[in-house]
Amino acid sequence: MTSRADAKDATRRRLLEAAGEVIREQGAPALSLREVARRAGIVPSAVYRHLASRDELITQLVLAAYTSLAEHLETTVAASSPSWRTAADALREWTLAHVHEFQLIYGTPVPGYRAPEETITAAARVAAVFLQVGAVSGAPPDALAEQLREPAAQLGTDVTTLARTLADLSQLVGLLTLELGGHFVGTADPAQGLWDEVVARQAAERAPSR
Amino acid sequence: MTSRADAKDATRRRLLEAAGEVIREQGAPALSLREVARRAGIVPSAVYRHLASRDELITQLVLAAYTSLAEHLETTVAASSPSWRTAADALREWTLAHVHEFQLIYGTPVPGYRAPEETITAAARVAAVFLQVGAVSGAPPDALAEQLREPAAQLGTDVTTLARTLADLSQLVGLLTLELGGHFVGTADPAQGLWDEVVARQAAERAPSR
DNA sequence: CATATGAGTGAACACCGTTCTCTCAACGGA
DNA sequence: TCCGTTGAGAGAACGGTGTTCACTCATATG
Repeated sequence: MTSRADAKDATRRRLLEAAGEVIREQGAPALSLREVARRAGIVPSAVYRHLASRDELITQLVLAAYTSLAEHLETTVAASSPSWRTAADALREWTLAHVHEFQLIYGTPVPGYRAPEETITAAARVAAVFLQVGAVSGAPPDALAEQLREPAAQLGTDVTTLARTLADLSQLVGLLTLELGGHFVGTADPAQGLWDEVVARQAAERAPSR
Repeated sequence: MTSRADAKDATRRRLLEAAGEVIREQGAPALSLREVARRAGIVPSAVYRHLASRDELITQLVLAAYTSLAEHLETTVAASSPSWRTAADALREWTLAHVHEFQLIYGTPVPGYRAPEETITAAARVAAVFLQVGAVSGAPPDALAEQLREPAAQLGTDVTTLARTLADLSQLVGLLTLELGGHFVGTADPAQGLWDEVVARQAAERAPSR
């Protein structure tokens, strides 16, 4: 028995799938609500029966991108050794295969768009993978340690590992951002070699967990 | 004697200034050619007497942003000690004061926009500052060294310094990108403490040039 | 069976980038 | 000095966008 509610859910799903296609093909800024409606076989105004606005559509896609990345990291790490190198390379692999989704997450926020609460928890799932594969010793400066004490406890790690993980993850995201943005053209493009060198240095500072 | 050519140049300058204002206030994605025309006291179609398209307008703004950043770095480094820390902190200072311009350079490329040749040379000027303040010793892996040999020679530096500078700069850009994107909310936001720790570590690996 | 609900429609609004034709003031040459 | 050329700007129009609103009408429910 297909109820009306089921039909509505199906349409909503079709909308999100169509939007996902557009993003994958052309990137987020080119995403048009009317184009999505067209692909879903619906008139533009009908989209508003399922989504409050274009912003909510984008929010859903951001969440989907986070989930996709987190799952890729989790399964890759689970399938091989839980090392920093494995996680880092999985990040690069996913990014190169999902350029537009990477930029949707880590690139410039869309015009009027402001990330809602939900996306923060989704982002935490990505960070969690890296936190688990790379404990590090030593101690950050007092001010930073103070700031990170509570977050570290909440994430089940220590301030040193948290600080280093955030720092190293920033470097990985920065490398990918600059590579995708064409900033290495003329120097380290393609950036695989630079990536490998950076990841090797990051891994060397961690306990060999394999 | 104000010739017609002078008047044209003045109008073009007014257009670019208006566009700069919009970017500063609302960011690049919100930049509308019609709004720029309005602020310049001109009808939209007249803009095309001065610019080929919205893309060229954006290209001009990208170049202006690179120039602004490069000049800030150069004057700051020249005014105080030419150390890595000075350059890095100048980068952060400029970024926090010019958020939208930073994202224009390092964020997601605008929809159909593709960076032309000119921007690459403008970007090199920024990198040059960092290359000059932080020589580093050691040697990168063979493959990377091979790839960077020619670019390094062209930039008047060695492969080791180039590799490390690109890697460290990526980390700085990554930190700023994540901070501006709200990715540190709940952990290291505001990110000044994390920034200081990262820069200190980067500086420690360089020859004390002060 | 009557009624209320709500997914989908189509027209409209104000915005966008871009193209076209037109005007008309300023310029250079005769 | 006149006169033809040039080119900056105007204005209308095209097809695109996000969003709102009154409407239909099949479905689910009392």
